[in-house]
Order: sequence, then structure tokens, then C-alpha cells
Amino acid sequence: MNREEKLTRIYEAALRVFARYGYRRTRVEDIADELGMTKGNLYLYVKDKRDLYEKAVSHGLLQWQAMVARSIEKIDDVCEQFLALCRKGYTYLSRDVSLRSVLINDPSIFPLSSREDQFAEINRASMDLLRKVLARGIREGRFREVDVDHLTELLYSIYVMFIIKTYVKSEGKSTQKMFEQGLDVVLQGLLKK
Amino acid sequence: MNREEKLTRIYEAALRVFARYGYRRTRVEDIADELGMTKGNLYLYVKDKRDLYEKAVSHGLLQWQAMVARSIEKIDDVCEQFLALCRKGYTYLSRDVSLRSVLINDPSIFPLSSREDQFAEINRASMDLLRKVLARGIREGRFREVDVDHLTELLYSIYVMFIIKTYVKSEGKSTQKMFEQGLDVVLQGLLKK
DNA sequence: GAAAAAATGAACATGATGTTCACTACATCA
DNA sequence: TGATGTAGTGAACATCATGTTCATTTTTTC
Repeated sequence: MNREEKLTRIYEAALRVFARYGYRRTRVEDIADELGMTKGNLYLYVKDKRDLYEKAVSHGLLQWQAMVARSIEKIDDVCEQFLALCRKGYTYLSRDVSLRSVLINDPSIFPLSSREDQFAEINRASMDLLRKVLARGIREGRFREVDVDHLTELLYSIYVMFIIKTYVKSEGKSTQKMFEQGLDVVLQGLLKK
Repeated sequence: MNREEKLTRIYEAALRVFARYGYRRTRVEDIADELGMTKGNLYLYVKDKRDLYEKAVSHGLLQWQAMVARSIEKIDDVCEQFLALCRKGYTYLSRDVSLRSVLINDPSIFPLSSREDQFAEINRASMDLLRKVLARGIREGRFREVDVDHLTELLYSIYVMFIIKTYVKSEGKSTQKMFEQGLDVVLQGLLKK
């Protein structure tokens, strides 16, 4: 594994942990643990904690943006893509939550209001994306009809699934499995019999 | 407000915060903040952090046990009671998760294996409770039929709702609202048309 | 097997946090 | 109003946790 791949692995792990605990409550050792390496080793790849945070966020942001863009391009199977995103375990939506709480709790540490806006933006875009999927599904008769309120609630339910994926310690694959199945249930509840 | 009521308020707040961050990652100041008081004041009511943790857990445990018992007694509207529990924001199920992670992460700090067992027990009991509700609903024709797997997944979905309630910072009442609505959607998805 | 690269874990400095306490604000009653 | 007790504050302190470094060891490469 070359240095760049390793950096990717590090950024993704860091993002997961930062999302789980927020900036202040994650120790760099937590991230090292997540990676199965030691702090000292980690410091061969990153300058300091803040730097790691910034890089990890930027890295994740780019990937997420690319995925959203890809999905929107090909709206027909966007539903499957959305599911695939979940399965792949991307936690960018949830990061918005913890990011915001971090920013609110410690505005002095990271005055990243512009970046917070970015996340809010992406968050909204993702919601819109899902909204489109559902609207189209209903229009085409694949989904049962739901009123706007229920639609919103359902969006939130799925949103919740994303978030929980971040916060629940998954020991082994069982949590992942349940997560996927739970999502399927929600979506299946939508489908017409 | 007399001393006892104040202690109850303190224990409940502490439980919420401990559930949110786990023992090690919560500062006593976090709990003071949640209560809108200062650390110094808090220390007029509790001996130390560990004591607060133990008392809060015991307190919550008793309440939760009482509720489960009450629900089981009156199985007919157990569904509503279960929902009411959610609405009231009890987070004991989720506490199991963070408790366990605390215990796994810091077995030296709290060798509370017996208490962990207690939580696992209550957790299981709650799951069984919900399982009974669903089984009865299907038997009586109120719920649509779902196979055992889907049943399990659905249980998990609802379980997820509980957990998220703990971890998502609810600013204002909107999160609470969405939480309730999300739960309704899941349950409504179960109902026969 | 030597040289380079990667990884370790102990050491250190500094900042965070649990705990205390002298002091203030507030309520209650004469 | 003033005296007295109760509740609350916030600064101070000691200790512990954690970010960061680095000499040393282990692994990889040729």
C-alpha cells in the first residue's frame, strides 16, 4: 500500500471517529486505534490533530459531492445508488450533525462557519435528491402514495439510519447487516404491493 | 423544588449526558450545562463523578424496570405505552450501547459486569415486550404479516429510533417532533390498510 | 545482510478537568 | 429593615489526560 492509499485510509478512519465523538472528544489515539496503529506512527502521516481533521473533512466532502453528482446524473436508479451509499457506510450526512454540535460547542476552536454552510448545503442537496427519488417513484406508480408530511418523516427515518450507522459501535458485521435490513424495511414499506 | 426532586432532575440529566458520550468522554461540566447550573453547585448534591454515575444509573434502572413491568401487566395497550415511552424520551435502551462500550473500553474503571448483565437483561426484556406486541397485533389482524426476519429488522428500526434520540443534539423541539413522526411511520407501515 | 522505510512505545510539556472553597446572592423570618 | 440560613458562583488548585516528539526496534527492499 503506497503512501496515498494509506492517507486515504487514515482520512476515512479519522472522519468516522470525528463523526462519532465530535472534534473535542476524539483523541488522536482513538483514530490510531480505529486504524490499528499507534499514535506515533500516525504522526508520520499527519502534521497535527487539527490538520488531520481538516484533511479528513475535505477528503470526505469531495467524495460525497462526487457521489451526489453521479446519482443526480442518473436519476433512474438513483434509489439503488442511494442504498449503495448507505451500504458503503458513508456517514457524511451524520457528520453534519456532529460537526454542527462541535462548532456550536467550541466556536473558538474552529471558526469554520463557511464549511458548516457547505455541509448544510450538501445535506440539503441530499435531502432534495431523496425527495426527487420518492416523487418520481410515486409518479411512476412504483411507490404507494404518501402525503408530504409522511414523506418528510420517511426521509427523516432514512436519515436516522445514516446517523445511527455512525454512532453505534459495530462489533463484527451484525450491526451493518441490521442497518441494511432496517433500511430495506423502510423502503419496502414504501413499495406498492 | 425540594432536594429530592432536584436530585431526580440531576440524575436524569446525568443519565442523558452519560448515554450521549459514555462515561469517560463526559465532563461533569457537561452535566452541569445540561442542568443549567455550575459545577460547583452540582457538587453540593453529589459526592463525585463516579458516585453521580452510579446513582444516575440506579435511578434510571428502577424507573425503566417499573415501566416495563407496568407495560407487561397491561398488554392490550402496550403498544401505546411503548410509544409513550419513546415520546417521554427515555433512553435506557440506548444507554446499554454506550454503557457497554464504556465497559469494554475501560474495564479497569468500572468492573460493573453484573450491572452490564442487568442492562442486557432489561434490553432483552424490552425487545421481547415489543416482539409480543407485534405478534399479538398480527394474530389479531391489526398488523400486516411480516416474516420473522422482517420482524427482527423492524424491531431494530425502532430500536434505532430510540438510540438516535440520545445522540442527536435536539435544538428546540423539531428533533423531538421528527423522532415521534418517524416512529409513527414505522408503526403505520405495519398497520393493515 | 546492509540500507531504507515503517512502526513502536516511552518521555515530555501543556492543557483539560475533577474537586474544593471562600465568597456572593437570595430567600425567610423577626 | 436587618439577621440568618440556604443556594449558587466562579476562581484556584492539583492531578490526570492527551497532543506531540524522538530514540530505538522491527520490517521491508534490494
